[in-house]
This record gives sequence, structure tokens and C-alpha cells, in this order.
Amino acid sequence: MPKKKLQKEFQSPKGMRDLLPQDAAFWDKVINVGQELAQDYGFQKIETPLIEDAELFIRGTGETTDIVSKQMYFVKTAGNANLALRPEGTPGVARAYMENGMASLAQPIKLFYYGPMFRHEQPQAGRWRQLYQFGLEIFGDGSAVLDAQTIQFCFHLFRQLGLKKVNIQINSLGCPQCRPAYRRALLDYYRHRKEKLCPDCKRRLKENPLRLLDCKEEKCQPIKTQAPASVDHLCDDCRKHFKEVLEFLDELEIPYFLNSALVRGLDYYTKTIFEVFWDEEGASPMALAGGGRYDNLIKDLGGKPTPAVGMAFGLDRIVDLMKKEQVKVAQGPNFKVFLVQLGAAGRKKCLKLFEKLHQAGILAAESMSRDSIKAQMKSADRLGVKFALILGQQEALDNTVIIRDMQSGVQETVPQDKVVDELKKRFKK
RNA sequence: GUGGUCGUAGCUCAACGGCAGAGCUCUCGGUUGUGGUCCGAGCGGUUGUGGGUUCGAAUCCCAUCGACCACCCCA
Repeated sequence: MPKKKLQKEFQSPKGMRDLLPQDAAFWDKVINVGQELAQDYGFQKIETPLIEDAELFIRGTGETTDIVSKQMYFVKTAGNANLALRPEGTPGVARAYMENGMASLAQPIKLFYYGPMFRHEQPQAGRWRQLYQFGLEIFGDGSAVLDAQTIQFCFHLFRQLGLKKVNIQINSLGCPQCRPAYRRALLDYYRHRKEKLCPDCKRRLKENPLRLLDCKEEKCQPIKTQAPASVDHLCDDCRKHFKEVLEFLDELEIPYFLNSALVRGLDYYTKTIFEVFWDEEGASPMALAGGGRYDNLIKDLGGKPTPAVGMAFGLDRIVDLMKKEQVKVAQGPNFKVFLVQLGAAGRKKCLKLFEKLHQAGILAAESMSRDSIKAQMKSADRLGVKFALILGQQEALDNTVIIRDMQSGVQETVPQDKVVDELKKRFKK
């Protein structure tokens, strides 16, 4: 009979992938360290839906931002609800803050979350359409100390993960009071030099002037370095706030770089913004985390004016780096013994013995489904356990078990009800 | 979304118009119920997919999907 192709071979959608067992220890480490640290810093965990009203992101993240205007996944339903997969975490958490009346609790409210975000963009190394973020948000308090604390958390987390070559860049974008004036100054400056700009910058001049400062084109660099900086156009309040943030960071001895060209892609940021990069020789720095203050988001979403600050970590990239930098992570379970079973009777007794050992706190590895003793011994050897416990037909009849010292090869037969004691005695030596 | 490079076994790669291979991994053996080394065998592929050229295609051409890189942007 000719072979027919009955089913197509499926593959994961573009830019999406499986997180495999061999990487699980790295993911667990980032998430556990992040979670524990966040709790130590007084953050509480929140989980919000992966899908929200699309309007939440259009109004929150911003209609003109790339992640909303070009990269959002819209969700079709039988009804005509206008839903979208979340491209970032902040709007959902802000919505939850409002919807659940957290504004009437003692402020500030400090929340953390982690989970997948979805952005339909062209994938590349470290750039996924389903990406994982760990994020923090602090609502209800505009103090500069909280901006600093957020950065302190970030610094602390990277240190604890063993990633040392991180580089924190910081800037202030001002607020609705002072930003328009800065924008005008920037536009004025660039308009006079329009002819010397690269094609991309000519486009940016029209569409997104702040992005002019991001240009990497050689010919634009001299113009860029002379460009007006937002920090020179801050209103009194914003300048004082920024100064305080920097003073706190100095006090904490957290190294940072003032980067007047730092601009973030989301519309809601006010005052402090920062990004954390990984510096690698010969490669352009990669953003690992970013955040800032967003004092107008809640108001823009229809809530009462509520200052806030937050940040997000790109877990995919952090895990990649941990692997590359060979950060030590917990190994799998530390098996102490290996249960080798032979024959039907031996297998039955072994199942029971496994439970007994577990109750006694002795982690036992096994491969119950295998028949050959050879293969089982091989597994035992590979796991590096100290003892193999062999239970075959004969031992099942006698209610005994053989304890084999894997290093010396010495074997001793002991009664099954003494095994735990015998093992404990041997582990003490 | 635009441009470039690349897709062969689970992994790393050969074969570059003439029978699709190796190493590693995995499974099973090397006399009764005992691991590491060694030896042997086996499993595993419609060469990403679909067309075309050709006596003959993994190899050449087109399309498509995916990965990587650059732009764009960001985590």
C-alpha cells in the first residue's frame, strides 16, 4: 500500500517556541529569585488575563507606539468583542488596580507579575513573538524614592542572578507641563539641519521626533550630540524629582549612565525612564529590562490621577545570557539511591519500597518499566547515586533487599523493614 | 513590513547532478540476576514543504514555511 500523507507536520508558529526541560532550571531560577526578591521588597503577586479589551492598550500603551500600531494580535470571537493579546503588562495591571478598588487601600500598592506577552514583529535572536516578562508596578505614590527603589530592585536582581556586565541608563522625559517646550526645541534644532540628516531621521522628524535621538547612522551623530537634551528643559518639579532619583542612586552606589538620548517606545512615560543593557564586545548592546514613571496612565484610562512607576524584565534574553555566562543553577533532584527491580514480584515490592523511602526522606530514582537489570544499573551509574537497591524474585520471597555500594561494589542483603535504617547508617559515614 | 544568509537523523555535520553517510545520543546484545571502559548490532531521513528542469535532484530553478542577520523597534 502506498504511503499517504495523512497529516501535515506541525511546527510552532513563527517567533514562538517550546521552553524545554533542559532549560527549566534557568527559568525556575529567574522566576524564583525574582519572585522572592519582589516579596522581600514588599511587592505582591498579581495575575491578569492574557487577553484584554484592545482599547486598553490603544489608550494605555498608546495608539502611535509600534507595539500597538504594528504588532498587536487581535482576537476574533463569536461575539464582536474587540480583544487583543497583551503586548505588555502594565495596562492590564493598571486596569486591575482601578477595577478592584485598590486606590482606596493604603498607598502605595506594589505589585509584581510574570507571564507571556505577544508582539507580532520580525523575530530575531532574543526577539520572540511570544516573550516572557517579569514586571513590577508601584501605584499611588509619586515620590522619587520609589523610582530609585525600582532601579535598586533591578540592580539587586541582576546581581543575584550572577549577571554583572549590565549597564543602567537613565534619563528624564519631563511631564505634560515641560515636554511640549522640549519637543519644540528639539524640532527647531533638527529642522534647521534637516538637509544633513539620514532618510530615516527625515521620517522620524515628521512621525516621532523623540526617536531622532536614537539614530545610529554615522552622519547623524554630530547633530545628535549637539541636540537639546530633555534634562535641560525640565520644569522645576521634574528637575527636582530627577535630581532626587539620582541622589538616591548615588547613595546606593548603583552605577548608572545619564543618557539624554534615551527615549522609550511607550507613550505613557513621564519623568524618569531607564533601560538596562547587556554589553558585549563586538555586538550592539541588548536591552534586558526597562521601565520608568507613568504618572498619567491611570488618569488617561479614566481613573483618578494616580502616580505610578514600574519596570519589566525580558526573561527570554536573561535566560539566554545565564546559559551563555554559565550561571550556576540548581541541578535536578539529588537522588540518593536507585531502585533496581526484577520480575513481577520484585516490581511490586519496589513500588512499595519507593513510597517508604520517600516518606523517610530518601530520594530514590528508578525505572520501573524496564526489565533488564543491566539497563537499570546503567541508569543508576549515570545518576551517580551512592547505593543501588536490588529487589528481585528471591529478595521478594525472603522480604529482603540487596544494598550495593556503587563505588566499592560491595553488596549486603538486609531485611526490607530495616532498609531505611541501614541506609541512614551508611549515609552518616 | 523591507533586504541578505541558510534549512540533510534527536544533536553536530558530510555527500554539492549518479545507491543519503559519519560521530554523538538512544535501544539491545557480548551466556544464569549487576554499572562505568571496550566490542558488536539495531532504532532513527519521502534531505523543511510544494512545484519545475533533467534519463536521474539533497545538489540546479521558482514558490512557500521556518531560523539567523540588518533595517524598524524593543524585553
